[in-house]
Amino acid sequence: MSVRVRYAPSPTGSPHVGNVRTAIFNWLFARHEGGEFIARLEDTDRDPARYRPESIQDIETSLNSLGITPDEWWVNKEPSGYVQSERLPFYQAAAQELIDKGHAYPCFCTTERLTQMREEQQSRGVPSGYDRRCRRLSPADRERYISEGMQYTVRLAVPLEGKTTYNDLVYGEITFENKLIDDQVLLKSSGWPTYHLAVVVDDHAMGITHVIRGEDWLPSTPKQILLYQMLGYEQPKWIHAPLIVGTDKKKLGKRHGSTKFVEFIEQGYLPDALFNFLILCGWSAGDENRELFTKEEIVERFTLQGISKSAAVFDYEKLKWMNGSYIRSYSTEKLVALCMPYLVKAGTVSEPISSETTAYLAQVFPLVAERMKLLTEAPALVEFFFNDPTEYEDKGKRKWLTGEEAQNRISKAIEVFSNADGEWTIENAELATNKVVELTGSERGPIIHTLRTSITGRTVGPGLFETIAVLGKDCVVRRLHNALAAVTIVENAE
RNA sequence: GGCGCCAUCGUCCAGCGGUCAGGACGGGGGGUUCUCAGCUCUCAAACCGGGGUUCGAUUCCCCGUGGCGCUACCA
Repeated sequence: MSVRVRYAPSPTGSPHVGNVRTAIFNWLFARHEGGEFIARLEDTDRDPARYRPESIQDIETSLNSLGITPDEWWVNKEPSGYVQSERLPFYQAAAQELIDKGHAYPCFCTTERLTQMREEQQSRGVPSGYDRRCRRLSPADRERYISEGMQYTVRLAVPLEGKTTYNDLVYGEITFENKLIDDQVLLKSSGWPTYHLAVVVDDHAMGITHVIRGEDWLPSTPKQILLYQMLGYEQPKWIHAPLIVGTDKKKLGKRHGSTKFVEFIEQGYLPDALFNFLILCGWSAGDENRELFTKEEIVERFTLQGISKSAAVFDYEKLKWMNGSYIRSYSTEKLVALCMPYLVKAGTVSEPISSETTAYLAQVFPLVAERMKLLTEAPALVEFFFNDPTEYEDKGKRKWLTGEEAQNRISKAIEVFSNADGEWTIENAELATNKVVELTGSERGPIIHTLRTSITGRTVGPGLFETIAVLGKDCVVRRLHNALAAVTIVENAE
């Protein structure tokens, strides 16, 4: 049978990277096995404090931008098959079936009683869980309560004896004592299902063969296995993947900084880099000792055996390095296109983008690409290629734009560059600079630094000759004049 | 508290009874050079503790310790 896996996000917020990593694992497994990747919206929690319908957009964006668009989901199919809120009758039917078979029972306990019971159990230090009072109700009482219109939930009648064992394809054989499993609520008093019921009904309905999810779901797996057995469904294979945690080793959350996938995109991270980085959190290609992979290479190598068991600390530094690595691997054309929104937003260029600007950008970007780690850094990096410096970096001004020596260097440079004939190339820029070195009798280093500060306003940046070549003669001469005017003469240099 | 899972450099991973315990990020140092970055070379850095099993344990088993997860009419 062909592999069918799913990603089942809940619209309670924008997906965070741990969640997305699991989606990627599912996608990868489907692709590697030639199966289908499905997404299903688990929107059975209607508590206004948690329900965030607007996060559905982020779910779709995250999946699409990573290039792991599901083969089947509410976007390209009828929502009724892929959105749980449209499938209520199925869960209710399953709950009724369980009641009929004696595997579930109505529970009339109030929230107040439940809360009180839990608090008491905790204060006494005994295991918490439902005391199964309603499970012992006589059929007559049940009938009466229901006919009186009392609100009730439906609970799973967990076997009081025996064990539930399953073989996790990552964690191995895991056993739970049935008597320690809580009589889980399956149907809320509102008639909506809880996760446990809905996930089982739908995974079965959709023919899911492998459940790949975060390790935080591992302890609830026996409840679902029980449901599969009671409903007479064939169980899927279970695969739990290690959590992604913060530096404090705790499950990734708001306090760890950016954790939402879309936030990383906004900050200038590339989907390709994120994809590559994320699969390395909890998976490895084995003894290949490599970490930069194309998506195709990963699909080829992805196996469940490569999934590790221990939680992975999310290393922002390494992600940043990897992002820079991807940026450097991109063609100039691609990189310019990727950076364009940021340049427009910063006002570096304005729309519509002229073909001159595009051509200019194509010359500029090779010079700054290797210094870029985030796309958001582009505007600052290319700033001086578009605008004459209005001020000079403090350190540069003090060191290179101060005193008669500086004045002399810049004057000579103006002379040399404005009289330059022949082609305006990198080679000729260097030759011209050498000429200034000769004329001033200074050393080459200081001349270069003086010129860089004069022309770019900064002490760090791309190679000077390349910069001069791209900027063009008029621009360079103009900036040199400006710099000359900005040189400060001090009587007693400190 | 109960139940479950996990445990190799600071971090991510490799290792699947015998290795100088390997790679990457980060850190240190060198080279390239006009700065920064990049590239490149190089150094430091780890098998949680205790018992077993075995000729031999980082590796297999048990216990301890530690960390994490779950313990809702949330997923």
